[in-house]
Amino acid sequence: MDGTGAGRARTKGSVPTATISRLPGYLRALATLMARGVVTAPSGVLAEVAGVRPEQLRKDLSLLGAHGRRGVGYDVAGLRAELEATLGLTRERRVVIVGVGNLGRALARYPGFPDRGFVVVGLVDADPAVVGTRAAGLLVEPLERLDALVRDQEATVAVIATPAEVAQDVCDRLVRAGVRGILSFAPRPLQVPVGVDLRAVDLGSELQILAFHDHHRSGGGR
Amino acid sequence: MDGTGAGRARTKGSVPTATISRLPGYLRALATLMARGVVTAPSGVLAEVAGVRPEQLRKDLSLLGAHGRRGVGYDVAGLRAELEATLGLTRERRVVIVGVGNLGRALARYPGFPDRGFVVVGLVDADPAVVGTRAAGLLVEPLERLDALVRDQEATVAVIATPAEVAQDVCDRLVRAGVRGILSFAPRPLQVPVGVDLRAVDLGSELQILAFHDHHRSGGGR
DNA sequence: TAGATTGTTAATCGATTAACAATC
DNA sequence: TAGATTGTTAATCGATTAACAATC
Repeated sequence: MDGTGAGRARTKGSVPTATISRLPGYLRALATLMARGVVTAPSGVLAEVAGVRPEQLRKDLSLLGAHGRRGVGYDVAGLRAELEATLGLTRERRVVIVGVGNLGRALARYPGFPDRGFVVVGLVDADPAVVGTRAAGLLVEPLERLDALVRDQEATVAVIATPAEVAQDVCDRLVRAGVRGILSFAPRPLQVPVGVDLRAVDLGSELQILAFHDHHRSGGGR
Repeated sequence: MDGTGAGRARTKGSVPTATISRLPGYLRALATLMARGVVTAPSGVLAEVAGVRPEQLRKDLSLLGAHGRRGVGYDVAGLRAELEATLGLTRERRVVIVGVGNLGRALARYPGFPDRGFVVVGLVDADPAVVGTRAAGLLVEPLERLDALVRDQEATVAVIATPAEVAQDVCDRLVRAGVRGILSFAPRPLQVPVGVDLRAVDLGSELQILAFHDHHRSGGGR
């Protein structure tokens, strides 16, 4: 019951964030199944490969408006194309990486990015010793060039791999340059305006959380 | 009301995972405040620096059994020590990294690890061309040495930075060797037995989630 | 048709936010 | 004491799980 609709249950804009965060996993599972030559799969099989429960997968897909066939399952290739369209992966995304230290350099070469439709089009660093060097086939440019680079290369996504101290400043610049999504590895909370999407990965925190569970000897039984 | 207790509200074991995942952020905020010479801070200030709401911070701390002073706030140094004890950071944690490609190498050198009490004590790779090379002052050892390395070095935590295909096998070996926490960067869901803690970071998925929001033009207003 | 599996509604669970009495 | 701020309870919200009628 959504009152608004004339009939075409669109769902757009109302997809829960938890659902969205599982879509890349579903996509990967579908790719795996396709590679195995599987044409049709019931929710149980798909969920197993994706590492979730069948009910959750069905619920997520129904929230998206994707459909399977009762008594049969889901069309693997069809669903994959549908999810790719939902995630906007039909268009190539252009990425700028700011901070070309060990981590930034590793990310520039990370094969998982091109594999999933992301092209690194620019590298930026504040250190004069790093500027002018090459990484992953790209010339590292100075911080002053950030704005021009984002615009010229039409980058819509950026990765922040700088020290924490400068991360907010870099973030502000990226937003001003028109970037719409930011993935930050800086161990510090960042502020972005509404309309810009920020995701943060804090590697040190991840280890500390593991330490907590270790420390408290989780689980008694097997 | 927990029925069990005689009086000493211990809370141990019943801390929500959402709360635990925020503790490293609180710890960072406290370190920042201490560096600024702040001795006492109310929840509003602490929460602001940590990037959360004051009510949530107070709730989290109360679930942990940490206490502030009404009308005054929290003792920065004291709370920090308390959280470090809760997270088990009083003891140094020893980490093995499996997979010494670009990402593994970057993680081996990542300053955020030693900064937070983690020491990388071993590097392992399956590629004969990589074995025997040095990274971050450590010799890369072959996969066969994994078990002995974990035991000899008393590593309790491991990082998986291998290709997806071998990740589950590496994971199984790590578990057998006695590792209690695993941080995986492999783009594939992994299975671990109860009692072992697994956290997974999938860099490609993070970008795809950003792409979704970009694609669907989030937020209308400012 | 009979069997299988979806799509959806309802029930449960967990986490966040709000409100305020306790108390420093 | 008066003012400020905690600690906790209650209300809300969102997400997961269960159950099952619809239907291929």
